[in-house]
Amino acid sequence: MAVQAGTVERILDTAEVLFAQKGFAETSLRAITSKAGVNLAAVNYHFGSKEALIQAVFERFLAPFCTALGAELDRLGEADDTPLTLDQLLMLVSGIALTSQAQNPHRVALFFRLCGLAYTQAQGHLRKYLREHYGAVFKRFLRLLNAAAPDVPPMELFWRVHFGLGATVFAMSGMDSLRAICKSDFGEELSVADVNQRLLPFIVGGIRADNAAS
Amino acid sequence: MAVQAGTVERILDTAEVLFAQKGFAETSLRAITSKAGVNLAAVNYHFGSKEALIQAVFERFLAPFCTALGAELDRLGEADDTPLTLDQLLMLVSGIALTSQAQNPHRVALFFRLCGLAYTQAQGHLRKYLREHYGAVFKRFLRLLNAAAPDVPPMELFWRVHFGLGATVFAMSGMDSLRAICKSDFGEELSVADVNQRLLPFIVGGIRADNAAS
DNA sequence: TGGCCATGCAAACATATGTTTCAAACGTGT
DNA sequence: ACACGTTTGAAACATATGTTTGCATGGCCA
Repeated sequence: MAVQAGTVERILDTAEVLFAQKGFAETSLRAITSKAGVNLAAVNYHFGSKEALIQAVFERFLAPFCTALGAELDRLGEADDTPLTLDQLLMLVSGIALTSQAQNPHRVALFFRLCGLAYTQAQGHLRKYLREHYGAVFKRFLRLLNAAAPDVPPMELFWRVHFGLGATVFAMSGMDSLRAICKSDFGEELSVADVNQRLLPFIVGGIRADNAAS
Repeated sequence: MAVQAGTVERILDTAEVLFAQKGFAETSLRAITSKAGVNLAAVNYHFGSKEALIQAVFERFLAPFCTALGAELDRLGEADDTPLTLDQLLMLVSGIALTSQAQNPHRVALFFRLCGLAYTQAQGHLRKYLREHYGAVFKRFLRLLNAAAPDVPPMELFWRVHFGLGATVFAMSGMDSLRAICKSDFGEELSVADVNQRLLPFIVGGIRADNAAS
């Protein structure tokens, strides 16, 4: 958070933190504006409504991420001689998620936390918005995943990807408390990167699993 | 939902559905009472507050589940000749979750959905309540898991169990929207049981994964 | 029957929240 | 310096929500 930024940026900076901490409905505009040091009316003036604010928070995360991902997919699409492995694909998005928020790597955790909220909280408008704006890139990525795991049927893969997303979201949400428990139970203090390193094999193993289900 | 039940039951029946659908903060007491066909003041009269209502909803789910799980663990503790496999253990809780709500199997989805909300929504009082009342049973189950997956180092297992929990919670939380997407993208309408059948292999595969990642 | 207590009901209350209003302050180009 | 569009500020507004109150109702036991 820059010391002196424009009103819009200050609102967005504060809103994304509070939303991630408490959820959308639980975070009042007054909480945002007072913590951001701006006037209450500013958010309605600049964004129009609270719903629009929520969407703007997501757009600031997703726009750079998706353009970066799209560019990378383009690059890979041209040189389609060797399809990437699952590990490579997942590390790709992980890396892009990091680099697309280069200013502050910690925001990646917020990013995933907000993604989780987008699913779990009602917010029908949000899901519609996300689907309309960023559904294409996701589908494109899914197709690559499909090529990387040809043994897994497409629909099976669809679910497993979301299971993996859930594991990620949950890990990011409970990161702090989980790391504290880990330290008190095992005496090891893991970094966020350490947790991510453990997350990837889990997801890969889950996606790769023999599908005994019919 | 029984046609004619006492006021308390009607409130609980309606509240658990609405909470699972929209979240805690997003569900007003008026929405609950009007849909339940009871007076607004009834919830404060019978439960004391909205917070107490939320806890009562959880207790009605968790009390039978945890006593059943505890009894089963007791039974297994006596005959400890052959430790259960991972699949067996996970299916055990899955089965107990089902049978402990024998009256209506659909409630299991609600159960997990609510658990997800307990994590994602703020509700500090809820987490404290759950930890105090049902933390012991969970730890007991964790020890059994450790015996079932001796290849996986304890700390690795600790994280993977929580990754799996995250996948579960997330799947249940986003169940409806995910199933809708699945239907529109693949033309197949999955039941909740279908999703669970897909979830288990994913978790087992994730927990079992080779931790070769460097 | 008559008192009694748990329950049900409608209304009021206090508060929090999203939104709107309108005037003041600010910046910019002439 | 002046005028004009943009942004900020404090207050008001309308509404929704959790909670409380006071009284009516109904069953149960002496």
